[in-house]
Amino acid sequence: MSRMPTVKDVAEHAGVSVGTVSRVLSGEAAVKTMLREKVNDAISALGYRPNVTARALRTSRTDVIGLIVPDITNPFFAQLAASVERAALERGHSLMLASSHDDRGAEQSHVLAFLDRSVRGIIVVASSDGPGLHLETAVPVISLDRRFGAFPLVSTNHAQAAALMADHLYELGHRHIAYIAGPPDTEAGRMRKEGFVGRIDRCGKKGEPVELELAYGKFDYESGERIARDLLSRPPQDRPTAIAAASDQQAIGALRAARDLKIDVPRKLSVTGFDDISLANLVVPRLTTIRQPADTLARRAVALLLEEPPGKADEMIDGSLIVRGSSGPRAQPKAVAGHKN
Amino acid sequence: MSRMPTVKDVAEHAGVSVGTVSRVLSGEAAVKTMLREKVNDAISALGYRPNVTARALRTSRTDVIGLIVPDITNPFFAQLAASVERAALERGHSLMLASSHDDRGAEQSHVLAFLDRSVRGIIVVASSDGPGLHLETAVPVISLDRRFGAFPLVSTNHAQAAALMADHLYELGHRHIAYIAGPPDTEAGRMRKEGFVGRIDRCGKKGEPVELELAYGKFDYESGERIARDLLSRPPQDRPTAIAAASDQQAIGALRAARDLKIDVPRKLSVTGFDDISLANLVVPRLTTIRQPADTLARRAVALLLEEPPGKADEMIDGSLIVRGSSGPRAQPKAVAGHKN
DNA sequence: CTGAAAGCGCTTACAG
DNA sequence: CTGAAAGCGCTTACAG
Repeated sequence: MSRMPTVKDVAEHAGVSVGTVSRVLSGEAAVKTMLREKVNDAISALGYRPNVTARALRTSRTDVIGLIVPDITNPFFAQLAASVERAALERGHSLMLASSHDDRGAEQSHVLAFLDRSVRGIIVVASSDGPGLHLETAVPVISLDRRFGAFPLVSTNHAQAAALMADHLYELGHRHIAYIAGPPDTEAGRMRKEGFVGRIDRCGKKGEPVELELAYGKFDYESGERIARDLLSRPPQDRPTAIAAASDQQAIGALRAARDLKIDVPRKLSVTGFDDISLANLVVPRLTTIRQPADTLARRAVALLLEEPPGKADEMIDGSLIVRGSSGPRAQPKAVAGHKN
Repeated sequence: MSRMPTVKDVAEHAGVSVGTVSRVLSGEAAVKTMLREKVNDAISALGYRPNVTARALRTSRTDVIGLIVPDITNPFFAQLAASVERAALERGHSLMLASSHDDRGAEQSHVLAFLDRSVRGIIVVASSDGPGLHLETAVPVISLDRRFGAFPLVSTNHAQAAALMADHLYELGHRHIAYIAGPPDTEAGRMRKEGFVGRIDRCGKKGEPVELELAYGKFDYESGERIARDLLSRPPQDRPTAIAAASDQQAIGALRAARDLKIDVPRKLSVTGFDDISLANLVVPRLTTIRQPADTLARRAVALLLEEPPGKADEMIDGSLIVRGSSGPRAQPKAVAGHKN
């Protein structure tokens, strides 16, 4: 026959009812060995593949996981998407991808579109936080990396990870540090900043005082470059000796600004990032950063989604410090102007 | 009611039959204005959204486009994926994404999985070419960027674009050039190489002779870095004065090798890429490269897929030369050893 | 343990 | 132009 074989064809070929075929397919219900074998033989003889659409209509459930990211061309989100796809595949699910372009409206309409398709669950890396839609839905939703609405969040422990970097810089002797923060309307931006600032404050109180400057930008290259350029355009004695950025992209932008201004990294200036995108290991000098465990994050997000009932509690996963060439000891001691926050 | 409203609910609310509701929904068939309005009122009153799964089962057609890329963390593929998603969205379709990890088996099983889901069409950026499965399928398949099986290909005119770069380098006075090619088992790798080599040969015959060296690698950073390091480890007079790479990633790797070896780009060495990923404009120095028109490629691929009947002919779209800081005039004339291919 | 049958929510010939 | 009805390919109570 030229059309695709159906359960009915399999049933006829095996001499059983379609119900039995379905039960064999599901693997759940008990079917006598002999019938089971007949059915399996028929399945391979006919090259039968279940029609997932029919199954979905009947059960209102699919094996598709919807993923919404702000921008797939952002290397960290691309990595996250790759990890989510792998994690989904491992558990027999496929991935439907949508980009919100940092637009709340697009985000919401993608959620609705996924719901229309009876996806098994939705993972969203939110564009920015805020009221967040309070859709109560039969379909589980998990926030990944950046909180979406009120849904449970799987993320790196941004504060803990950022504190690691603060310690690193303090230990290297830096006492005038600039922190390039991410957008304050993102939880990740806020947590990283608080983790970093909090730890520097603590270091400053227990040890030598630290002058800390704060600037806010987006998570992108341009923000990092622009802010670093401002910071570094001052006379050398007024410049920070270290710039810690809230993302690798910002840090790479900062690296470029330093390069343009002929400021030697790491001898005159340390620059650090956050994420450990693959590029971090390829820029010159290689970037000291915080590694976000993308695979683990993705796997946990998928696991929470698929649990019965779906996970409800946030999960924080520790990040780790990766020391490379862009951070080093402060060149020479300088007078410290005092502690500013 | 708490369950989702169906056509039946809409029909009752509007006092018509479900067939009429369906006809209004499809917009195709002629329905008298009065009934149409009643139906539309009922739709908004109930907040009705069509069940796409039921529709798919009935018509064995969905509005999902399947996209398979070798690796979503490759910046060029990420850009392509973003463009495909946008193009799909513009035409009312969603995107299902899968990564093949450059594995033919995975690629094939993703195709099958998409087919199982009755996708509207499949776009594949092939892992590498070869026999290619000859599935005849009701579902249209289009190759994007790299040919998949025997399916129509939408791609940059790799040869034309690479020739642009050959001209650029020749005009800058380079007479000893190394070309880092992509994998010869990819059409893109071969076409770019042939376009470049062919044009250099032509320049060499019509003008001054050019010594051209060829090396093959993958399209990734590591290949570029490794090959460039080999090339540049020779005594200065034996080194090429320009390295043209088959991808931006390779070129960025080459940039790093040059930096490590303290070879000034572009004063002592020109380095060029291919793709114009966003990173190309952020490395130091900014990369001279070929821009692949990702948006246009994506839009054409989606258009071919959605045509009735689906497009059957390959489409080549011209790339363009983007001159930035990594290429410059050859520093000083040197003896030319002759022309080698 | 197995079969017969209902039904998921649509679309679309078929009549009228 | 509109309605009644069949049917897409499954799954799952319901009987037995």
